[in-house]
Amino acid sequence: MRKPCCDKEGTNKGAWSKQEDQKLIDYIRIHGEGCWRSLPKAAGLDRCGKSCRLRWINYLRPDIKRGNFGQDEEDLIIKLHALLGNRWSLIAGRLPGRTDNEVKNYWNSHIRRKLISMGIDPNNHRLNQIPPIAFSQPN
DNA sequence: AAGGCTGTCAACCGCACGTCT
DNA sequence: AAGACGTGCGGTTGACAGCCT
Repeated sequence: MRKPCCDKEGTNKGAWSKQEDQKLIDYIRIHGEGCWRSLPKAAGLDRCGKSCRLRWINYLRPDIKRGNFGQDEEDLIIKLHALLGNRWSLIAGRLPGRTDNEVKNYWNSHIRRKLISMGIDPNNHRLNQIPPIAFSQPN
C-alpha cells in the first residue's frame, strides 16, 4: 500500500491566496525548482508538494503566456492532437508559454465542441459517417 | 430582478513511470 | 530483482461568472 503523496491533515486546499503565491514565487526565485516534496515546508507553505508544483507550472511561471489562443495555436493543437492523442504535456511542449492544463482545458471547452459541431469526431479526427439523428431512432 | 443553466478554468486525485537503495 | 519513493501526467471536479428565461 502506497503512502499518500502528502499528509492530508493540516494542508491547505482550494484556491491559492496572494500571500501563498508570493511565498512560492520568492522561494523558487531564490532556490529554483527542486524537490517539490520538501519545498512547501521550506517555503513556509501549508500545501502539499504536488499542489505547489501545479500552481507554479500552470500559473506562476514567468514565461507563461496567458490569454486567448490564436488561430495558429488552435490549428497546431488540432494537428498535434491528431498525431499524439491526449498527450497534453507533449502538445503543450510545442506551444511556447502554454501549459498542459491550459491546452487540455481549451481542447475540452472550445476545440472539442467546435469539431463536434462540424461533424468531426474529436477522438479520431474523422468525419462522422452516421448522422447524429440516427442515434435517437429506437430500433 | 431573480433563479436556473452553461461554460470556463483552477485545482485535486489517482495512477504510471523513472530513479534510488 | 524488488520495493520504496518522488515526480509527472491525464482525467475529473467544483467554484464562479455570465447568459438566458
